[in-house]
Amino acid sequence: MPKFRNTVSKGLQTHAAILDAALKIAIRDGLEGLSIGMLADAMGMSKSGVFAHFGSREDLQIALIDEYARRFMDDVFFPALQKPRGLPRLTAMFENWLHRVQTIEIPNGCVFISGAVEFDDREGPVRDRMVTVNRGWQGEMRVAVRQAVECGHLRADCDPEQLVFELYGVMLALHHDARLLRDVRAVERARRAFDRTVGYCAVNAASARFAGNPAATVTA
Amino acid sequence: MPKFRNTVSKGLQTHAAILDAALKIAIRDGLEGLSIGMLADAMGMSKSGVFAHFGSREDLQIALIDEYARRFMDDVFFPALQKPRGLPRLTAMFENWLHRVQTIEIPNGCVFISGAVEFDDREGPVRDRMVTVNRGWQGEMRVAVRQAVECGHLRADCDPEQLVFELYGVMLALHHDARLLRDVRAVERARRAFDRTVGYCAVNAASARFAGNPAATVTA
DNA sequence: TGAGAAAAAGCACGATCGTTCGTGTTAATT
DNA sequence: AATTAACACGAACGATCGTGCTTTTTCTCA
Repeated sequence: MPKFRNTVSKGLQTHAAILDAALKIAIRDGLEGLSIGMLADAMGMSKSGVFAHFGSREDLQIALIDEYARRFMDDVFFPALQKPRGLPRLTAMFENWLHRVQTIEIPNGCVFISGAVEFDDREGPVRDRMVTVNRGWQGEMRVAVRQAVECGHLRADCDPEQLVFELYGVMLALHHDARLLRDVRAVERARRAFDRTVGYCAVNAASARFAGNPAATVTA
Repeated sequence: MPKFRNTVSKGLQTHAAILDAALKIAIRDGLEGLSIGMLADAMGMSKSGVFAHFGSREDLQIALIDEYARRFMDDVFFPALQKPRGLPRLTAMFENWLHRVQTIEIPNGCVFISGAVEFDDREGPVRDRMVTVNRGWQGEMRVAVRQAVECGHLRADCDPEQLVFELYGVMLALHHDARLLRDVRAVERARRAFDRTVGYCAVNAASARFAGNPAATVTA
């Protein structure tokens, strides 16, 4: 009569296994494209058996968002904290992100992006969670930019929100060109875009692999 | 016995009306979110009546992509052709785009973006059409950039594909932040991003409303 | 090992999906 | 005005959707 689970019970295991299988599907077909029927097939379980683990489809979607966000942060954000504050950490975040996009998201998809498009004009808790995790990640990036300013790596008048906006756009364009248009050069363009965008704000341009633009000698 | 329609027959009228109503739905719910049932309800028609106008759901989706692309180009691309070649035309294209995004796409949605996410890992004619119209628009932008180089407005070593990549990213970020995060400052950030991105390649920086970055004085 | 809870299956439900078919109604052409 | 093609409808198809119930199996701990 296990009223309190003091060990990793069978239920929690399958719960995690379902979440894992569901992520694979949701990453490809989106959160709305995922159905409990196909999830049950993928798990070799009955629909009701799968369903019982989540109170509703909505709760499953929310759980998926959380799980995806956790993995994303584990791959991209937390490892970057090893790097010293400022530009090194910001660059590491971008490189980790780029690596994850190349190895995982381009071949499979990205819940952040597909979810954003699916739920951007729909009300409800799923959308709210989507917004929350997105704000969380963008917030961490802004912090990294702000630290880079404090460290003297980026210019004092650098607007963190503007920079994060542009970096996020670079990643969105990368996803778009690499996945829809299947352009293999998208990754290299994203890297160049990062260098240019960050280099624009850099105090010492060379510190951000700034490619250099002689014509950018402007005093206006 | 109208074998050849020499006038605007009833069928063509409703065909256009259905397309119009379908576009409203597809813009909000995506091409996959659009169902013939809800479309019939919106039209006050029967499902089969609506369905008969398009051989299949796929054909309807393709027709929607074409119709959306036509309107997009009418709003954004063709009016810009009035402007002289080079930076003025390129800037006009961006401003027209921005205007359309503000007035239409942010409140309602964008088929290019939602469709790209929905069909980026699905094979078939719908995806193919999506790719085609997207390549078409990006191609026109590249042409505009190339002309700006030829006119001497942009530097000779400016890579059109790189610039278009970054500009597209700006628009994707704008959609993301404005629609998902409901950030009203996204539009102004997009404009700043355009100025910075294009200004980076500009021969005369001021000609692109370049905001100026003293630290960008780099000769590397 | 046996009591009892937890997990999974089984079954069914109302809805909606895209699609087909046959039949009537409307509109355009002779 | 008669004819004929175009148009729209209603019904129904098999599938699948998410979600409840009830029953059976499986696991857990005393």
